[in-house]
Amino acid sequence: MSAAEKHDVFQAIADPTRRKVLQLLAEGDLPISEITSHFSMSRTAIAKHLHILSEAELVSGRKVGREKRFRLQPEPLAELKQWLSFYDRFWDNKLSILKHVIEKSGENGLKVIDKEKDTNEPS
Amino acid sequence: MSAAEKHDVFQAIADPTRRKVLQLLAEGDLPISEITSHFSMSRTAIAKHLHILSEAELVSGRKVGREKRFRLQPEPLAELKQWLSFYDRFWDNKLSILKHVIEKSGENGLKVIDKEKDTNEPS
DNA sequence: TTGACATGAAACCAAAAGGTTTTATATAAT
DNA sequence: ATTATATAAAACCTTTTGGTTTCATGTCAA
Repeated sequence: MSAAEKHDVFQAIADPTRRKVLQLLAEGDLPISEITSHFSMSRTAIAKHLHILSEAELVSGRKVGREKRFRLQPEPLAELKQWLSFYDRFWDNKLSILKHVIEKSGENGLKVIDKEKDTNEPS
Repeated sequence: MSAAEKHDVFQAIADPTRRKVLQLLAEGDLPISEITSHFSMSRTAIAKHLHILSEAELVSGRKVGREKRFRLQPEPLAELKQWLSFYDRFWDNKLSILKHVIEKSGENGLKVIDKEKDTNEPS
């Protein structure tokens, strides 16, 4: 892991596993082991991802009994949103945006229709 | 660099150098050497960053004479925007957003006021 | 009190990231 | 024709990333 420097939001969301963790926590607080059960990697690996997310302040964990429950903290995404807004004026038309959104959705086969069984990233 | 897998938008913008390159190109098309002049690293390093940005389709380069001019292609940011929009509903109030935006601006000393001399990221 | 559970922490590892230097090639200018 | 410019590509290096395994610790339950 990184020596002294804390991870920022941009780095934190760069990893697909971490994005999926965020998505999981969006549905409610969860302890590490339960988060881990949604992945095919070790609990230790997930714990490290949570640490990185925690450095970026995208999640917070509080100890509750013998488990540590993590909670989504979306506020730092504001920085990302602001960064993005700078580039808004470089779209000459709305169609090019829509085009890319649709193309990316297509790669997932538009699976987001069934929300109950959806384990993918937020569309 | 990565072997076969192409870099996606999330990875592409994770690096601060690449974000600064995007910002530069927002002001207009530039050849590699001119982009390089804004950094304290080798032209080769910048070329690699441009390659990653190119994989993410955030920039495109066309050869013109002996130079290769790069252009900003903001469309893939739509995916990021869409991803972000999923988390909109997790802010219970607008103040928490504003708080974080202000705090992050503060870290740069609110330098974005003078737009001409601004060499920082789009705040 | 004795396990079982949930986590923490350390040591280790392979691969990727982010740089460098060197060498080669195409184009422009004199 | 020669030289300077702009890039490309390869080899190499160090640090970071993303994972593992192992061992230690705290807490709940029987």
